[in-house]
Amino acid sequence: MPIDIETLNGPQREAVVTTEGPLLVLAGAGSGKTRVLTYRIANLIENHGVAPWQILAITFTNKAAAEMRERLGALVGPQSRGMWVSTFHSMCVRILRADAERLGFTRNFTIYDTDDQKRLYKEIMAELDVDPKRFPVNALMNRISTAKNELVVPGEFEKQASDPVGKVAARVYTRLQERLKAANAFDFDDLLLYSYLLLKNHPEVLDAYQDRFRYLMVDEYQDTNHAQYAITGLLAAKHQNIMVVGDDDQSIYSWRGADLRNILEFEQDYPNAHVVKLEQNYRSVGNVLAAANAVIANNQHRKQKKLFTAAEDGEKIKVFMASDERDEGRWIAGEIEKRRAAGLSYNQMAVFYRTNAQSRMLEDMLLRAGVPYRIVGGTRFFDRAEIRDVMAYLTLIVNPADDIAAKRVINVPRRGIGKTTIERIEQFGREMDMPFMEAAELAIVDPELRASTRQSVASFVGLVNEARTYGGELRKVIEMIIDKSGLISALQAENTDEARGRIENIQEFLGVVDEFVETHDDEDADYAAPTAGEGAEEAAPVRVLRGDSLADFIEWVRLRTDLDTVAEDGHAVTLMTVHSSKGLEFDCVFVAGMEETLFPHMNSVADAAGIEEERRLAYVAITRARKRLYLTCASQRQIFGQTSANPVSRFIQEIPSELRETSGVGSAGFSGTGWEKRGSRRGIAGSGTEAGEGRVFGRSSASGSASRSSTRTGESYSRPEAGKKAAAKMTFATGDTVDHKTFGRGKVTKVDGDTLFVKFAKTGQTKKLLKDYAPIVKINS
DNA sequence: CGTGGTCGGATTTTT
DNA sequence: TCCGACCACG
Repeated sequence: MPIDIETLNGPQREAVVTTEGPLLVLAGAGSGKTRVLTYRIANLIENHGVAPWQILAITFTNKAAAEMRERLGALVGPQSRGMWVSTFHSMCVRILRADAERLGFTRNFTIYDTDDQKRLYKEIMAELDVDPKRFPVNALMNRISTAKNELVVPGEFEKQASDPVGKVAARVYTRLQERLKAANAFDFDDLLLYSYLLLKNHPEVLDAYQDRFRYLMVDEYQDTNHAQYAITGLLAAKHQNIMVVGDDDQSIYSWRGADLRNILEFEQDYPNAHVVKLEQNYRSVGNVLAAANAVIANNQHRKQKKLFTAAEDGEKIKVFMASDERDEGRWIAGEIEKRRAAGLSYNQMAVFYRTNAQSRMLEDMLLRAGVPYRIVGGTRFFDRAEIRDVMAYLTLIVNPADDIAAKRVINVPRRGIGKTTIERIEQFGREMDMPFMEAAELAIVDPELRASTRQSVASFVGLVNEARTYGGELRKVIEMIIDKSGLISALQAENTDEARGRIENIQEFLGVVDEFVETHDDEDADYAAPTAGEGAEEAAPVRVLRGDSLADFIEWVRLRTDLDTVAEDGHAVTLMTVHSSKGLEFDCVFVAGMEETLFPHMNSVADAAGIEEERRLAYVAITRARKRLYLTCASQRQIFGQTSANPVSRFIQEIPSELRETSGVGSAGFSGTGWEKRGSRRGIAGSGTEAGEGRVFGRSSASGSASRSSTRTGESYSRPEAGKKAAAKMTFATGDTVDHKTFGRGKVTKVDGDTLFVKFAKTGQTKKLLKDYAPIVKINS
């Protein structure tokens, strides 16, 4: 299928035909950047004689890569196969596999994810006698991860570290890298760091890649961290044919090291860069786009741009003020059913939230209303304990040096190998400077250990060694390993529902194996890395991801997320965090929890940069909607078991009031919470509207929508709400019975203005409570 | 060595 | 509230 660039708009076309030299494409949300990207590649191949293998296209998610590959397949046919279209991380794995030896690793290296990493950190901290109370693991991990993303190696890090945490982190970092190397493992950050070092320190390797990849394309450039920036910089240095696509307004991962400067300063990095702005939005209706523009306009640090659309205005943005999170969920369920009744299918609707914790209630309410839904994110399939156990066995078989994997499963299922034995083996390992598995082999003849223990260790070691000799069909091999490990039989013996669930998960895992085998036939094996020293083109290809290799399977799983599995499967509403929603679009979008302290999140409001990122997050959420956008908030909600009341999110206020339509409890429910001052602070923007909106609608719309969704919820909805909500305005008298969220039932013994003295039945204690703040409900009986 | 209890902590998470 | 990490006991 020849490409027809006439179907593109002006700037899109300009980006496609600008094939030489550095090119920055600032692509607003929904402006057709993937189309530009794929067309540009097709143009290079079809009209400029560029060979597919000379093109490198980098994305951030596997899903985006797969999508692009698919679109390219449709555009240029089978020749798209030879092209590297991959994520940064999988590209780095390929690069490292090809030349691992140069860095002192072997090709069988494993990739440590955050969980493995954490275990390793804890071990190191114990080893170095670092107090986890004073220096929390997470703090050290963050610190070191940041360093790696900034390409700061341990030696340098040590020099820079001046504060106490930094000094400790320096020691841990140094040891961490030693341990990782000994385990023949890279963590996610290392994949980037070592790839950079490889390219930087081995000119002949860099040369080979530079010669091979004449054209580079990087998607989501606003999310690149310094390491990624440096890698692309090196790769593009020779030919300068680098195209980066991004949107500074959609940068939402700065907390993971993404550096907005990469995109903001591209023109300084490449002074002759060509810049194209894609500002026409093809996704959303006018009102949605106007709302998005209005919100993001409040950010100071951004490239000026304004999206426009040819689409009609569409519906106003619906704002619903719920009395609490239950009410919110119920209302959303009701609206979903309304849209459904109007002919929209469930999979065209999505509910977003800022934090995963919010999903519980939403799920609950959708469930009650009988709305089918699907959750994206949360606990990932591959993070389940039983799956990780299986993975650890597989990993250990491929990479015997992987101590973390070994220690994870040496006593899983229970073999009677306990802490003392493991420590003993570790001790050996340290003394003899050998991997844990080798030390375990020695322990088999250690007279210090009990005979039964030695027997257990022997069977474990035997099991792993034997598994190493298995060959044949991948699925059979893995089945065999799982069977011999005894994981399933141990679970069967438990005979609980939970264990049965775990067995099911393991079976599902075997389905994943099949999926891998099916999608990675030999044809995929030609995504090879060029080998330095030989002519890049005729170099012996390094095999990548073959369907029959255990090592390849492990790598594939490691670099995979559940997000990749977000298929359009089934008719279900999608629930996910705002972060996960990036890159997706739905006809109808709900954003729940639009309150201060939640969205924007309280941990981000301290500094301007934090707020700006939250705002970009809001912008991302809004721009996912094609036709309808719903923003909901609750006048009070349970957070960590505590009831709290917060004002409406500033991001709602930032949407011009004529674009929105409010219903729900409104100002009534949002007053008396100690936040009234918000009203005046809001000032110009829309303080007048708020009060009016609230009063007009009252509680009516909540009941209206809830009752139509299902009879089961219809019954229960109003009572608890009325009670809780009333608490803020209710008057109490001595002798009243109240129900407190944490203390339970109690009797009011005394009333002093707004202060209540309540004697609780459970504890027998009398507490002083402020009637407008305490999470209490009066029991009328 | 395994288990049950208590205590503390708790955004977001493309890989 | 809920989950997990850690410690004390059987």
